[in-house]
Amino acid sequence: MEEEVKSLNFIEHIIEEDLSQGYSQEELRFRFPPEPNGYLHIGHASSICLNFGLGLKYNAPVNLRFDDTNPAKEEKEYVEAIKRDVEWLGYRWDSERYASDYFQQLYDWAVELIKMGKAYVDSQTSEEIAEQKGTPTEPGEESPYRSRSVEENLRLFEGMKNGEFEEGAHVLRAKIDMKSSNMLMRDPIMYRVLHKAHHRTNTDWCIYPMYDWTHGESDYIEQVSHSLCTLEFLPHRELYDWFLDQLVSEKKLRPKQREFARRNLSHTVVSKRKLLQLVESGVVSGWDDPRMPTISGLRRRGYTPESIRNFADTIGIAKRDNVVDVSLLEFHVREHLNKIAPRVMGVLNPLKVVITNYEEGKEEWLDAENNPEDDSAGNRKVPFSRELYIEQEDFREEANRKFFRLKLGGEVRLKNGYIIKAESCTKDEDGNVTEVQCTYDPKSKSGSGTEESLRKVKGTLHWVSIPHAIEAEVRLYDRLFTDATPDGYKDKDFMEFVNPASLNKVTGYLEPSLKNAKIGDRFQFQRLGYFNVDLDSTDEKMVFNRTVTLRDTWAKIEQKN
RNA sequence: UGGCCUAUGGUGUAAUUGGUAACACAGCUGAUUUUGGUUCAGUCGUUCAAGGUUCGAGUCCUUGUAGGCCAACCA
Repeated sequence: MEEEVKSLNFIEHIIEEDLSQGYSQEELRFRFPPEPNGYLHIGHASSICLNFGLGLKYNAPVNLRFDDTNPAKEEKEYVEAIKRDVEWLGYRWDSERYASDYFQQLYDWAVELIKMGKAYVDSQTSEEIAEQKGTPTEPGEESPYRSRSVEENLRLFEGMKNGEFEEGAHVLRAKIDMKSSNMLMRDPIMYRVLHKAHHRTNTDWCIYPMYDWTHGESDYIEQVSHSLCTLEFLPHRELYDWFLDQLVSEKKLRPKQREFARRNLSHTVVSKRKLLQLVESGVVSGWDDPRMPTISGLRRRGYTPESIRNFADTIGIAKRDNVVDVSLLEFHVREHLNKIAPRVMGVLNPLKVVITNYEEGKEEWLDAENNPEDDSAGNRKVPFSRELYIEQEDFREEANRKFFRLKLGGEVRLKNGYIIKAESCTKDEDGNVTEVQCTYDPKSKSGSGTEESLRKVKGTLHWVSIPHAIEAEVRLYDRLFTDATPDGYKDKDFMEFVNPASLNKVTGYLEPSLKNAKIGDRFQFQRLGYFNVDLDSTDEKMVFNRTVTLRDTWAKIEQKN
């Protein structure tokens, strides 16, 4: 066996470097740290695959840590949704942690910082503080409260904790450098007063630590070796390190933050605000609408965890801006579904075909292969009768020889069935074909081994027997946005690019074997695409989603003309 | 007017750390095919620019250009 040499991404290079410079493999530990204020999306999937993938590669534990320091935005519902999504992707965390587990420790450390003269209580308004902060090009000025005594700071900070003050009355700030070229180092806020119940600590606390004061210290508590985040946190690294400098013990591992560029997917948006806007404006039906780039949306759409993991693996991780084309994601679902999805037949745009020389009232149950890609998939029976549906696009009265499908006087193979010939057709007053009359060759039955059955005809069509067909709602999805980068324009709102035709509900006529399909089951409707049973499906009315179409070279040929 | 990050085919990512620019997708040809699917074979096309160091530069240096990030009591 030839070993495939897998190249390393820059994060793995860093880890390999650390390993060769004295880190032991046992010290490696990672974490995935979502804030439970929304649903996970395809961008998070990349981060999840990165962190958990590293865990698998180095046999290192990975924590799932909820960054729950802002009770105004966070809810238990999101915690549950996030856990479900990470599990669905196929990963197991070593331990489930919450930044809120560390509130007491963080408070104690903050007191230490005050005692060291490295933190102070500021009693200005947020406007005043913002004013003094300066701009990226101008230095800030120091707060008049910056030189409060340790005793007063201690007393005020305790008062904050004990609920003696209104929101906004005081904040705790780190005393660093108001002239730093890094805005984050200009005496960043560590704590604010928030009289809000937290989804886990309830009303135990009325002061809450800020992200910067929480994240690195949480990494330190959990002894995370490599704390990976997106590039916009790069300026935070200096502060991350400064906070760690104040309390790291030499005997313990010191976490390091490293940053990678978030992955952008074309034809969609991923910011929580924009996703929420799509939900609230009714453009989509909810966070798990199959058109949404959320993990729950992709799951409902019929994507497999494997396909998402392979996608994440293929696009890799780097530091430059990027927009990954959705077609790559689609490639990965097709690749996986091609291997696992049973083939069935269903007609979405029906045109009636009558086999005039087929006995009325007769039915035959034909053998059909479940999956040519999987020898163990076996066979099933599909009913054949005198009256069938084929797709409207599969018949033309006349066409050139590039058109392999049914035309008057022409022959075509009905998949798993007989070779038929179109003899005539009837039309309505508008000239639309409403029925095609065909004859069949009784000796051409698929698999019968006769000379006639072995005849080569250019086209093969899927079909369904009208009296046996089951009706179902089929939801056909297109891209949610008509532009590759809907939120990439300064002068245009992303909502302007919403694709008005992103959802098309049709009635499908499906082979009867589908009657037993369960919610979530995935199929290939032959020649049409991959579909799964939607959770709106009931015993009375089945509902299918089209996950993705098949590759369609015919459509490309058509487009050129 | 500041600081920091990034620049490799249409897209995404590599390049044994200075030694033949490659992989996947997309595109295009063709073969196979009872799915215009799959599979197979082939093909197209790349180091932001200008200097410099070097036997040799995608990689190092300088300058420039372009894009991004940084002024929430958000994360």
